[in-house]
Amino acid sequence: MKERTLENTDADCRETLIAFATPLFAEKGFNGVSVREIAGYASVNVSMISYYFGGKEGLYAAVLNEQFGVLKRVAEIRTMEIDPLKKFELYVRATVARYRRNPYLLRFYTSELTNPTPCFVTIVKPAIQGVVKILQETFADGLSHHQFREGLDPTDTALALAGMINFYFLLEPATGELVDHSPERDEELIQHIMDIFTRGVLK
Amino acid sequence: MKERTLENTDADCRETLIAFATPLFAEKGFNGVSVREIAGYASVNVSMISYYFGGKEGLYAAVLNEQFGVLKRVAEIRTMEIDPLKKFELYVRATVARYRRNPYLLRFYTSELTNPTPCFVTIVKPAIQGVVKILQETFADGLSHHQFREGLDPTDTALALAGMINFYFLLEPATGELVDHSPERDEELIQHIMDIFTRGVLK
DNA sequence: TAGTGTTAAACAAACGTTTGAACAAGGATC
DNA sequence: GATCCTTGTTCAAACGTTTGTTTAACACTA
Repeated sequence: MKERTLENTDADCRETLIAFATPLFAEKGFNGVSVREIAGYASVNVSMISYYFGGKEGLYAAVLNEQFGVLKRVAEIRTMEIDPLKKFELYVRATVARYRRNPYLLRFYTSELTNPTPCFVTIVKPAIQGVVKILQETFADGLSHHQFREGLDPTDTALALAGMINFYFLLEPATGELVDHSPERDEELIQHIMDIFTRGVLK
Repeated sequence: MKERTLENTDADCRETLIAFATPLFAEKGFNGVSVREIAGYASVNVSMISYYFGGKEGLYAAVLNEQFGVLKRVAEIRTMEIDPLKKFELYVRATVARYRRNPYLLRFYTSELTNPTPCFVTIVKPAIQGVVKILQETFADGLSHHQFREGLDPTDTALALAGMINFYFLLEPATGELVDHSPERDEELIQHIMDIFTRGVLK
């Protein structure tokens, strides 16, 4: 039996594998990494992957589950009793914070969108649809209160807002030298996007 | 020597390989497809890939070169003598048309952004930077003519517009049931995005 | 004959997974 | 307290496939 100190100093094999597999899967994609590479970085025997996760796909699924778990918190916006516009701002702020806190999430996000694995249907797609539905709903709410201009489609508008903020982070590898992507500028970016969006949709 | 009819009915090995490799690379990623799979679909011997392209990477580079070649035409907007806002609309329309005409471009686009191959630096990054620069420049032009509100950062605004239109297509695999992505709705989408953007940036 | 295109077969290397032995710890039995 | 057995964990080694690439022979044209 493995001992478990209070500080959790013992290298818990399961969690070590997830920790080392995450950046590797994120940067090279599922097929770009070998189980030996992961095990090597984690200083763990290769067979541990099959032992704990039933195989490479199982480890990948575990990584993705951990990554997309944070997206469920977007649902908290739904129940809040605040202005729809404030909800959108909250979403934008939460998105920025999410990407800063977890630099690999967006990679899994887009990697699964473009080259889906079996995990796409079970993990990624439901997570994305959840977010889109909330944004749609929020805009429809504002529309019914005559807060936004009529004629605007809730879906198009929701995707437009999500696109502005997500695309900024997605393009970072290509525009790193052209654009200042430092976290210090995040606040400016958020206000910028909310500024354009607000003027764009308000009555 | 291979014979070459006027109708080009003979299966030109080089172009056949590119034609069959394109959807495969796009849907599964560089590491998700094997050379045997490509050769099988193309009904061509495996060794032809090394013979014509020097290897798998060479074939992939040829595919990417063909795909990203169309992005160079964005530069045509630069020289036009029209309103900056009209230039933005032209960019949005051209982008939609580009994705409709070539359903694989966006996949290579984002696949290279998230899991870059050696082609990213040589092909993808320059192409993306070229587009971003033109959008930046266009907005700065409008700013200097006091057409747009002051205080708006040209880069953030350019990326915001690009994000709105690109993200819509990127999310299609996940929101297919939630959103109508049919080409018939393209015109509505374009006007929608331009509507939000125009009101968002205009003085 | 020389040169180009195409083929099936073979190449070493890497792939994900499985194996069986070894090990350490906890509880039960004497 | 010493012994045994069970259970969970780890290991090096080997498994059979598949990987990308190369080879040598062949067909055809100029």
